[in-house]
Amino acid sequence: MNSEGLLNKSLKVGISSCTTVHGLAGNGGLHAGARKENCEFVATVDSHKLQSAASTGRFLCALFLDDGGAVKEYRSDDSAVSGTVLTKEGKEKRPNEAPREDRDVQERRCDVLPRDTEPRGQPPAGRALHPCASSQILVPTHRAAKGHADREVMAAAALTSLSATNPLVLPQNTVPETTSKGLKESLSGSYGSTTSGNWSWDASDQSVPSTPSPPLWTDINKTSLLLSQGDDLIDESEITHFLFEDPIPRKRKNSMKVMFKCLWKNCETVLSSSSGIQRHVRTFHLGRNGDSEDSDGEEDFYYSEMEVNVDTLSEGLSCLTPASPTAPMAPPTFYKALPIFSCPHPSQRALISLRAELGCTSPLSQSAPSTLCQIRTDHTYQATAALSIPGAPSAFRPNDASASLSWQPLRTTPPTQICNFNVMERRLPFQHTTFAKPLPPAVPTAKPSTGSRKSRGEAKKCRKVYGMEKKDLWCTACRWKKACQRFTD
DNA sequence: TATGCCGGGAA
DNA sequence: TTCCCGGCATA
Repeated sequence: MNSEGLLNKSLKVGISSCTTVHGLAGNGGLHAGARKENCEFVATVDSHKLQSAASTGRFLCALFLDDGGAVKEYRSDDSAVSGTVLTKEGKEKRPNEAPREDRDVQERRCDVLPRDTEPRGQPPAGRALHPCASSQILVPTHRAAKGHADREVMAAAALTSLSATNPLVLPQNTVPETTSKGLKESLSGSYGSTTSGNWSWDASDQSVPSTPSPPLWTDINKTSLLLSQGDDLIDESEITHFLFEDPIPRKRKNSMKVMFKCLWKNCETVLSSSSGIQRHVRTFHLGRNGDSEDSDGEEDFYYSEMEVNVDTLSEGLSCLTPASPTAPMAPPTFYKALPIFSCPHPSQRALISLRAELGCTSPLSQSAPSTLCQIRTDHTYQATAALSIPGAPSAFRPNDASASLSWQPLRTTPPTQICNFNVMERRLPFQHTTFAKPLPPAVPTAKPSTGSRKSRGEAKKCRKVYGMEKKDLWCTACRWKKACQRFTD
């Protein structure tokens, strides 16, 4: 049956979830119909909201129609048929139904999220990737009437087809082997097994779209579960935006990315996720287990959040790349290593160290001349006289309220080439987010301009000095609406 | 609202 | 390369 046709209808879908369903309130696209012990609910999914629902719900299991026509439930950790099997009559069979006590234990286990500290390949035998995934979906017999069973099959097919349309975000190991062959083929090859710490794709793989789709399935599962733990693992504003379909805050092209810098002495590690930096602090500095179950929040004091201008940073990185003058400029590996800029992957804990990328301890501490910090614009209209600042920071000081500086790397680059590294840093109080409201502004303190645009200087410009009447007296830059080169700051 | 100026297009 | 301007950010 055509899946798109299915999507145009309002489907009643049986979805299992092992924990409280987040994001349902206010979502509008997913209406809980029945729910029992946080373990299952029946939802009505509007097709156009299905993706939104997928972003909030826990699609820990899906229903598939096997060869024999029976509906089977698969979980992300399901090898094949360990889940509930529904008969055509709507009754459920539990091949290995555990006693009620055991189920309670398993449900309680759902509160503990499995950390993906292990490689994301095939899980070891006997160990599921998601132990909290429901293996005992409770399907009330009264709703599984004969007529409804087919509709559930349709719903399951719709969900399956949706997942198939996002091959990038569906790891292989979440697909049961008995899933339809086409689905399997669509998934294979486009998502190789990766480790938890490195999220990247093969650039030669043509099947990977250049603009990754929003995360679904297990990514969303992880996201929701992580949030339910109150673990500040991801950019919550992104989640809020993603869940409520807020318009993306309009920014200029030079977008900022929040990075997390370890404040431990002599540690210059900069990671892209708070969870990563927390784990880094725990593991390397506090000497604790990398998992956060035993965390008391102490690691929050050892890292800070900072905003990194992605564009200018990438330029800086590309400048720092030891490329030969004849060789073509290599594309900035920053994007390759940090796909978060285009597709946030919250649970990946992208432990990307800029230090590793640069092959040095710190891009600023070693690349920036210690006594000459040139602050100047790269605009050709502006005066190019370098301004030498005595006492310029010899190393990146993360506790500075803000730092907007440029440096000229000591390498054989044309003198006009400026590596502009714009870093603004702010310390956020630890926040927990509810889905009811969008995030308030992170810090009401004076936030530096979020781009490479300079803040307005004190000096009067040609317009002010001469006025509109004497525009011919303006400098050419002012006449051209460029940065004034006569009255520089 | 005025100003500064970035980014981009046209010549 | 020069010139111009739309549009955004900021005061």
